[in-house]
Amino acid sequence: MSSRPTLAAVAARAGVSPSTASLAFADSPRVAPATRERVLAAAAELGYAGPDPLAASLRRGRSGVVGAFIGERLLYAFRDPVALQLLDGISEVLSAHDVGLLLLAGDVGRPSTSQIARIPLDAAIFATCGLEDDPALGQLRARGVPIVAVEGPAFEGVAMIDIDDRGGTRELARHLYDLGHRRVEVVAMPLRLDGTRGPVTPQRRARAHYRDVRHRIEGVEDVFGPVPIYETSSNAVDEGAAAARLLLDLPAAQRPTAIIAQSDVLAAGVLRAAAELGLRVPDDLSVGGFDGADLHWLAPARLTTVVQPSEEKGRAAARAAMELVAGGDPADVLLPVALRIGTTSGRAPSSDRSARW
Amino acid sequence: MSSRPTLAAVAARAGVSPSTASLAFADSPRVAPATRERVLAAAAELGYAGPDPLAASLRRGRSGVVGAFIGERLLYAFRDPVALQLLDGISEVLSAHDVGLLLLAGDVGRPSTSQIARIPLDAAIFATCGLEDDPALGQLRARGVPIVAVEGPAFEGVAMIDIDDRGGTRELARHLYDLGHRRVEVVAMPLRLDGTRGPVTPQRRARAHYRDVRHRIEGVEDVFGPVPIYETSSNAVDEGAAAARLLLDLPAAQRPTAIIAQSDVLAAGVLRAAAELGLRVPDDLSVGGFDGADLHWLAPARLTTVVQPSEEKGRAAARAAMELVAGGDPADVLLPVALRIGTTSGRAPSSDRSARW
DNA sequence: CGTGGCTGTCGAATCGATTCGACAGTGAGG
DNA sequence: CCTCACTGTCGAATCGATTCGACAGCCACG
Repeated sequence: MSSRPTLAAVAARAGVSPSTASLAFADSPRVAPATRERVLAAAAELGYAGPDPLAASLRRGRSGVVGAFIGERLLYAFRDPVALQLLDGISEVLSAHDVGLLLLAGDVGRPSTSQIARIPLDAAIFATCGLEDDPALGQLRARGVPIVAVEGPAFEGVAMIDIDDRGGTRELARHLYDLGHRRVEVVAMPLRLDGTRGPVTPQRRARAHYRDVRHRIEGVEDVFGPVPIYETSSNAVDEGAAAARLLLDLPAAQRPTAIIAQSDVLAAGVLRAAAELGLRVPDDLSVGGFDGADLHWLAPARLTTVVQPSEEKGRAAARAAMELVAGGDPADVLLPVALRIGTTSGRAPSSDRSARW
Repeated sequence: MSSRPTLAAVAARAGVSPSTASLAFADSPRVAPATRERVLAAAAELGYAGPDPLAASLRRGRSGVVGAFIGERLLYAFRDPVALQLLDGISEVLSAHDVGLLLLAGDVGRPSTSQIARIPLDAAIFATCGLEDDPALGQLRARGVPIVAVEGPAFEGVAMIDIDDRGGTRELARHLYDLGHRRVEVVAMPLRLDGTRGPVTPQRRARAHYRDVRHRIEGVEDVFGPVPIYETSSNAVDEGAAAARLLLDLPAAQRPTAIIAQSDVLAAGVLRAAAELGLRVPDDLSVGGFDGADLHWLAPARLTTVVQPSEEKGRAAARAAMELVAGGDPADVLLPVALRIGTTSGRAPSSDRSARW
């Protein structure tokens, strides 16, 4: 009664060897049906619930757990609908493999390295955080844990899942250009997680941590050349609104006629600020986003945005992880994006056609 | 070069026994500083990243992983800000213990039992799902995995974390009663996860799966007696709006003067539907919620709601889990809630004072 | 100089399974 | 009747650490 029964106890009771009992639980075809029954019956009598996952894991060399690095506190990270979809995609694939999804949330000043040392991981997915200077990266590599990077930087031996951030933004920028916009401004997601917000200097930009952020800037520049960039300190609606209030509270002639937000969440903030300032969208201001998130509370407006397959991105990441665990060498993935034109983009105000900064 | 070095290899290289090497990595005071250095140096030379978590787990009998049962797909579950805060609280405490948080998301028709059998869990927290008929419950108990239930039903040997759902709703109901409301209606969260929506019959109610839902109904009845209840199929804004459209699209004399939504998310939907129908809040309709979530996009309205300490609930659950893992017997927790009066509740329309259904 | 008490290191048992190769038994085919 | 090919069961090695009690050596004190 003290401790749980072991496989050996069950085997003894069923009158077979432990190896046979193990085979029985593994549903191996090499064990006779009658024997299996006997083992299962013995297990039932003893209240044995199946092989201990820990022991099995040790023997197999796999824990059945894949870690997803979130980088921020869950609370903030999941305000971003894209992060959620990503995780949902990951979860879907892992579940199908009976593999668990472990969340590794960053906490301020608390690198997750001590957790990594203690928690058995079969693979790690850098889901929503850059990894260039993450100490966890070194730890994991030293441990031989396979790594998948979602929109992370290329590293040797790290599987990459990417989307066409640059091409997508370029398409969006082109769309706005064709509508006559010449004074555009970018509201960017954080370049690093250090609480900074404000206009982005070249120095700052050179130290950008996140790959997607950089690429989404480059896409705009492909069309417009250098444009002012305003960095937010967090990918949140309020941040987008705060940024836009600064950028838009100017005489019409100095105001941008279009704002390209690097995410739908930021774009939502921009729309809110515009409304507060009495600007009509898209008559006075066009707004573009990125993600294709379903922001129900924007209705009836439909955001012009670049749709990315967030869930598929998650699925691809999880598939790559499973392949790595199995010893394979998954190819890098580049997923396509598509411009979706909504009701928040329109012709530039006529007085502004072809005017530049 | 083929496989990772083991502790034994490091010990050999350092010229000590494996036991001493183990002590060195555990930072035991019983090992001489010089020896520790030697071991660490040997480890560095061999590229040994520390003891294998799996082997350590087996020996210790703990995996360092706690599972949180989510019940729904992540995508839907985390649309609920309360679920997020709860998880954030859990994550915070677990991190502090270097314990990992594993997400067990339910998928339609896919009980997570097969995952449970394969993944080593030190404890399980039923975070956002009832557990009465959950097959996972039996599995876990058979395995001897300690269980914490957040607002779940009382079970022997299961630690309970609860909030005063009934008392809180009662206070809210009292507030509305005092404002003269007599025709109130409840928009309820799902009683079970089976996609049902519509008026709640006594039969349906008797089969309610979720404890908090039941208690939040009882709180209203404590003040108003039996009231009509409309069940939604999911705790989402759209669902709240859909329900409210049905309840409110009536002549003023038949319409409820107040709607008590069982969550802030549902309440947000109710507000939206009211706006669509041209009803002024709180002049024509008062709306109350539950949770105290920050729904920024409701601004400038401030929802009258019952504030619950969601993060603390998560922290308490995680603390209970850690205590159970350590062999303790944590006391059940009942957290207080508080009515927060906002701008969505006001006096009942005068013609309706004291009129009843 | 003998002995008691510390400090630091080591042996060996243990955690609970998986799995490979060996082997016994059985039925069929020559 | 002998042998070959299966089928099903078993032994034993292994996965990689942790931990308790034993023990050796050293210093200090009597």
